[in-house]
Amino acid sequence: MILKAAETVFAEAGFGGATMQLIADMAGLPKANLHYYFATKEALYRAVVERIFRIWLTAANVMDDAAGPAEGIGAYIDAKLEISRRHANGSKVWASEVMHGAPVIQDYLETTLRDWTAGRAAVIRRWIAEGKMAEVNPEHLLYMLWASTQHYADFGHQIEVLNGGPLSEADWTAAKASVKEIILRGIGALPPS
Amino acid sequence: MILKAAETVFAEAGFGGATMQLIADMAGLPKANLHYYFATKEALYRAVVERIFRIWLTAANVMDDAAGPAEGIGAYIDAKLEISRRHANGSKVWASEVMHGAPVIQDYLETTLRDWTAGRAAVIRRWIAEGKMAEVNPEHLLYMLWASTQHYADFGHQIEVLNGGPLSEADWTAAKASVKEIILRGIGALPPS
DNA sequence: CCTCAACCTGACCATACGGTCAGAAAAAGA
DNA sequence: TCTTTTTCTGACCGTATGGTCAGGTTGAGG
Repeated sequence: MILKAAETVFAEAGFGGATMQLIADMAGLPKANLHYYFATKEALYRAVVERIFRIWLTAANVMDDAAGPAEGIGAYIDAKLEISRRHANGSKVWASEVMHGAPVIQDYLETTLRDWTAGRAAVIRRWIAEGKMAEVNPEHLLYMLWASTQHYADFGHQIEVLNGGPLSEADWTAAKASVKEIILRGIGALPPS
Repeated sequence: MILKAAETVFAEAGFGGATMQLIADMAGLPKANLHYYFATKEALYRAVVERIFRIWLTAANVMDDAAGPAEGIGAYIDAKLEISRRHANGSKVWASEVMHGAPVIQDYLETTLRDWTAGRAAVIRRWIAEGKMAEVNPEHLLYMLWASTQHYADFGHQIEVLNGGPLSEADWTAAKASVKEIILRGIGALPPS
C-alpha cells in the first residue's frame, strides 16, 4: 500500500524531509514505479492528506444524531481519541499540513471544514438554547475538542516519554474518561460531582 | 537576528523544507556567514528549539505560587495562550520537533520536562487532597492544558480561516475566557453556573 | 500464438542543497 | 601605525533528490 507507506514517511519526516526513495523502499517497490502512480511528490502528498481528511470528517458524524451534549460530545471525544490512536500518522500529517499554512488543502479548509464547523456550532447553540448545557462559545469549544483529542496523536511521542512507555489499554481508557469528564462537566452537561 | 529568522523559516517550512539560503536571505546576510555562527543546519535548529523550550519553561512558573487551582491553572492558561499569541512560530517549531519524534531534544523531554511535569502533577494532587478541586488525573489534565493552549498557535492558520481572519483582541480575550471557564469548571475549581 | 495496453524498472539527468575555503574587511590591541 | 584576531563573503564542491525515459515484463482478449 503506497499511501500507507507515504503516510508513515511524511509523518515521521515531514514533507520536506521525506524522500521518494524512502517511501518507495517502505512500500517495497522501485522509485520509478512510484512516479507511475503519482506523477510528483506533491501529488502523492495530496492524496495522503485527502485520505486523512475523509476519515476525519466521517468519524465526525457521531455527533449528529445525539439527544444532547453529554451523549453527542462524549461520543465525539471517544471517536476522535480512537482516531488519534489508530491513525496517529495521519493526524500528524494533517497537523503538519495545517501548521505550514495548509499549502495543499487550503480549499478544503475554506469549504468543507468551514461548513462542517458552522453546522456543529449551530447544534451546540441549539443545545444551549434548550438549556442542556452552559453558555459557552461554540467555536472555542470545538477548537478545544480538536486540540485535546488530536494532542494524543500529534504529541504522542512526548506523552509516551512522560508516561514511561506506550499508553496501555488502561491509559487510553483513562485518557478518554479524563477528557470527557473535564469537558462535559466544564460545559455543564454533567451533574457537578 | 539570526535565530528569529531561522525560527520563522523552520516554522513555515519544517526542518526538511527549510534551507540555509532562505534563512540567510531572511536574516539579510550571506549564507556563508550563517555557517560562521552555526556550523551546521542542525546546530542552528537546535539553538532555535532550545530557545523556545526556555521561554516555555519560564512562563510555566506562574503556576507555582498560587493558592489554589482556580488561580494557578487560570494564570497558567493565560500565560500559555499569551505565548501562543506572541511566539506562534516558536510553538510550531516545538510541535514539529516533537511530532517527528524529538530527534534533537529527546534528552530535554526525559530530564527537564519529565521533572517539571512530575512537580506540577504533585501540586495538582495536593490540591485534590485539600479538596480544592475534583479528582481528575493530573497528567491528563496537564496534557489538556498544553493541547488547548498550544492549539491556538500550531493550528492558528486553521482557526484564522474558520474565524474569517486573524483573531482580534476580543477574540483572544474570548479564547482565554472560554478555555479557562471550561477547564476550571471541568475540574471543579469553579462554582457550577 | 499474437497483439496491445497496462504495468513496471534500471539507468540516467539537472538541479538545489549543505557545507567548505581562501582570503578580504573590520575591529581590537600594542 | 603595525599586528593580530575576529568577522565576513564570493566562489566553489560533492552529494542527494525529484523527476525522466527507453525499454522490458505481464496478462487479458481474440
